[in-house]
Amino acid sequence: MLGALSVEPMTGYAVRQAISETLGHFWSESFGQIYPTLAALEADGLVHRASSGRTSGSRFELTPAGHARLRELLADPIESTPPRNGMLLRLFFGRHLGATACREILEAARDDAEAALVRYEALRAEVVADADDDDEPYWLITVSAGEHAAAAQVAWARHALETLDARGKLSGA
Amino acid sequence: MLGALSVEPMTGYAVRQAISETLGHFWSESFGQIYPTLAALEADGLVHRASSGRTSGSRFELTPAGHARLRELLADPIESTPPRNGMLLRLFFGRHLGATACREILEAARDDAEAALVRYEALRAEVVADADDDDEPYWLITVSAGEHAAAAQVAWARHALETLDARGKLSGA
DNA sequence: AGGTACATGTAAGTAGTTACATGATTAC
DNA sequence: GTAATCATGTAACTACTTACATGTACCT
Repeated sequence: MLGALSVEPMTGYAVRQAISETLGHFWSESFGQIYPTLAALEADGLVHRASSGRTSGSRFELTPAGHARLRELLADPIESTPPRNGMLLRLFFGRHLGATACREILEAARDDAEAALVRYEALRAEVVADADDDDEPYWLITVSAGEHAAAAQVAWARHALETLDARGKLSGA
Repeated sequence: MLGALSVEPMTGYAVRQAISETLGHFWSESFGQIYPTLAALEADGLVHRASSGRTSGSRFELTPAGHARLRELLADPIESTPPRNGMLLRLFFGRHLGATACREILEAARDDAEAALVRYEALRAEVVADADDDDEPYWLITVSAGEHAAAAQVAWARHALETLDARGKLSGA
């Protein structure tokens, strides 16, 4: 939240959009958490609610204390979330699921990753067009992370499909 | 749980170990959840508790109904967990964190991924040695997924470090 | 006038983790 | 005998999501 507001002051609704559009490939917040968090931040004096006359709702902006807190939080050690990859879990127990179903999973994974690559291309163009000069290199690094991960998934899925096909032929012969 | 017990009957404690060792790079279960789950599965008649005379504890094995339920669950649509990558979040707001701290994060990411590659090599050898012929191709596919992801992370981190270094030189000149 | 997007919130429920508590078995 | 590991469980707490509820602004 603090990070989003550090880019520019905006409404809670806009924060939600920013998270699902720009940060969507590496971060998520549920809708029901944004407003309570915003209220808590306001109570702590980290954000300031500026009710704009014209439009409905209110723009929130970081206070100096909010900026300081953001820097603090960013410097905190990174806690990694435990992995939960349902696709790999299914493939691991592929023997019970059957080769055909596994092939479908892999084809879907390949197609998803290819579609993601296209989205990253668009996102990259957007960042180059919109981002501040100071932000741009960092934002591009996160886009690049997505691109590398997606490209790796395409390569992996193709390789895995070949493996299964080769095995299928062997047992069929 | 059902998947783990489908490989071979074992104690709850052993399931935990299997998850953290073999499935660790794509799945996790918290300790406090295994025994309640096991009890629930037993109540539903999906697993059978066989108390072995010699050792303490009891080996759990799948019942036919458990096997059927496993196949059902594996065929269910894959639900993807919302992404939460604290490292990318920090890099995205790298402007506030500073180039030096970001470089450290990237170096750590690169080193972690390189270490992961070594672990995957060992895991691959273990799978080849231990796995059933029917399981082997599927297990190797999941190891391969880890390898591809780790290799991509190494490449990405190196590329990102170069980007930051190039920019650092520019602004320093 | 009516639909779509903007905007803010709450309440109920679920999932999951951590920490605690206990005891058996094995190796030295 | 004692330390480490194996083994099973519970209870409290936290985080998070979903669904609901409500109203405003703008476009046609």
